[in-house]
Amino acid sequence: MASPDSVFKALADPTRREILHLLRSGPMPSGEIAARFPSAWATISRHLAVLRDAELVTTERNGSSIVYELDTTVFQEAVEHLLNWAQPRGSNAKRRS
Amino acid sequence: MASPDSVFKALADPTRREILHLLRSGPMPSGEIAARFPSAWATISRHLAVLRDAELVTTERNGSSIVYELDTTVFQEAVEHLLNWAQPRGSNAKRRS
DNA sequence: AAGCTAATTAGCTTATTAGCTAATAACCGA
DNA sequence: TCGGTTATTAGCTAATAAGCTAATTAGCTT
Repeated sequence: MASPDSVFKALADPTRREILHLLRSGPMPSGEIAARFPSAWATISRHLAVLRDAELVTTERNGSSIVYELDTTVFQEAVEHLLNWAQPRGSNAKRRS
Repeated sequence: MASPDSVFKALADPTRREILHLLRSGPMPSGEIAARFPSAWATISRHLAVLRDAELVTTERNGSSIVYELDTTVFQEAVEHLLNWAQPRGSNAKRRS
């Protein structure tokens, strides 16, 4: 599993958060993602590598293109863990109904 | 309200996450927090300023010391928002019972 | 294999940030 | 108000990371 550090670091950059946001609509090849951003393709490619390293996205080769997909499993696990982790000890913070 | 960017940036540093973790046990003055870490007091003080800027902690002066307290309200709001935000569109991801 | 497209990696520059020490500010007690 | 304690801010250095262009890798087509 990816380290918490890599996940938080990955989320710290606004461009990477936008990429994740974009991928909500479904899997998308690298080039198509890059086309939606003002930055150079190489720059986006590196952002994608960071997201992949943090296991926030998965990749799959499809012919000549490489398709990126949002991995919400890891993402949600991280968030759940985070929620629990931040709970002040002995506090009875209200629980979601 | 603090920008999402400032919150994620604040969480990206492991020392700052440790500080938040430490504050789960209750409010604590700056000096006492600094004493628990190998870094210089000034360094911790700056980390605290970042956390304060992101509104992840609140401060209150108590005589000669300044007491830091975890602000879980903002924290949880951010996480809730994040959870919702990451949901793939049209997916019906399982809901917590 | 040659040529084309898709994508990543390498190498560089610039900006940000964590760390330090020293200086400054705020408060308290004698 | 002087000295001591508590904390932050200033100024610097070193490391990290984002951005670019150019080079490289991988796959497809003819």
